[in-house]
Amino acid sequence: MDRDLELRRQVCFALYSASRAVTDVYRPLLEELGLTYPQYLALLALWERGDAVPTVKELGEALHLDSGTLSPMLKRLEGAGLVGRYRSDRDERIVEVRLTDAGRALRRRVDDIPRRVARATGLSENELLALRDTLTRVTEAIHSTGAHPPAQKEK
Amino acid sequence: MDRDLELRRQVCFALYSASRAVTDVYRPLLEELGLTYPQYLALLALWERGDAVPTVKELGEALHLDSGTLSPMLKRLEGAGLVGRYRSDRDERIVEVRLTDAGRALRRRVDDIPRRVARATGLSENELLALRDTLTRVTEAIHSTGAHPPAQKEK
DNA sequence: AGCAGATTAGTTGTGCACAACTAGATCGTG
DNA sequence: CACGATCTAGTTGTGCACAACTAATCTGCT
Repeated sequence: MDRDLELRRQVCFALYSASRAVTDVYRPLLEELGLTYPQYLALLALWERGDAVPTVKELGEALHLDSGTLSPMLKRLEGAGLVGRYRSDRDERIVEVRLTDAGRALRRRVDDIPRRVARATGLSENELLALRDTLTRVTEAIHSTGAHPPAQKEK
Repeated sequence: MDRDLELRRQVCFALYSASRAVTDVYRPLLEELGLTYPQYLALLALWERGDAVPTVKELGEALHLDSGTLSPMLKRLEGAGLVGRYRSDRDERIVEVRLTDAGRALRRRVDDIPRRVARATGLSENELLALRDTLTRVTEAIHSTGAHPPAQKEK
């Protein structure tokens, strides 16, 4: 009785499994570049900003991550020579994250990765877009219902 | 140029974000029961087996996790009094994982959790089912293409 | 000016995930 | 039977995520 709790019926388990499976596809591709998957996402956020220089906080908002996760990760990217971190002159609480030349150059080497991962999912282009949009709606629905995100807490 | 790398266009980032957002919905609900989200998934796998007693390996296959993750997690569940672990008599390599009475009893307290999480996603029943099936296909496509899973490696 | 409260980044501690490895048990084949 | 290969669970080390906290800075208000 109560078949509602079967593992294979759970959307949450499908989501958890698929997320890890997709990361498994990225892992060997990124390993050649010395990157982990979250580091790759952070670089995507930096690359798409062009010359704009985000703060740790802005990066956290883009990635839905807090400083407890980002600070050590950015230190590792700094250690790898891909980014630099600089205290702002205007406001010394703020740290700006800048790509180094090596960090910018790395972008060329990831060009075909999204395509290769998309192929591995077995989904068509349209299915991928529909999936992405559904997932984005879910994330936004949860974040908007006063959930928790790395933003406001209770006052 | 090369807008293909924009963060918000990536299916992988949508998946990563949605997975963490859904976990955020579970967290406060499970915290009342003293469970983490992966522990909850492990209990789902145990509950649905009824009287059958899975081994660590079988549990790992159900959850797509290896012993490096499961062994410490099962120890914590054992510490919480929810499961017991027993070396098999027939084959001393094997460890069987059995629910305790407390572990079985906990099932009643999670009954309404899936429904509450489903509501938070903002998706209709049909959308949820379609999403689950798409994600399951993705996971299976990746695992079947000789990926990596906690199963065979290269020979 | 002065100070309470807010803001930003960082630190600490816990718990996954995963790779690489170890220890011990079992199996298969000669 | 011997023994190398295989199998199972566990251990170690790295890197996220996240809660809870700290330190330093800034802001608004009086």
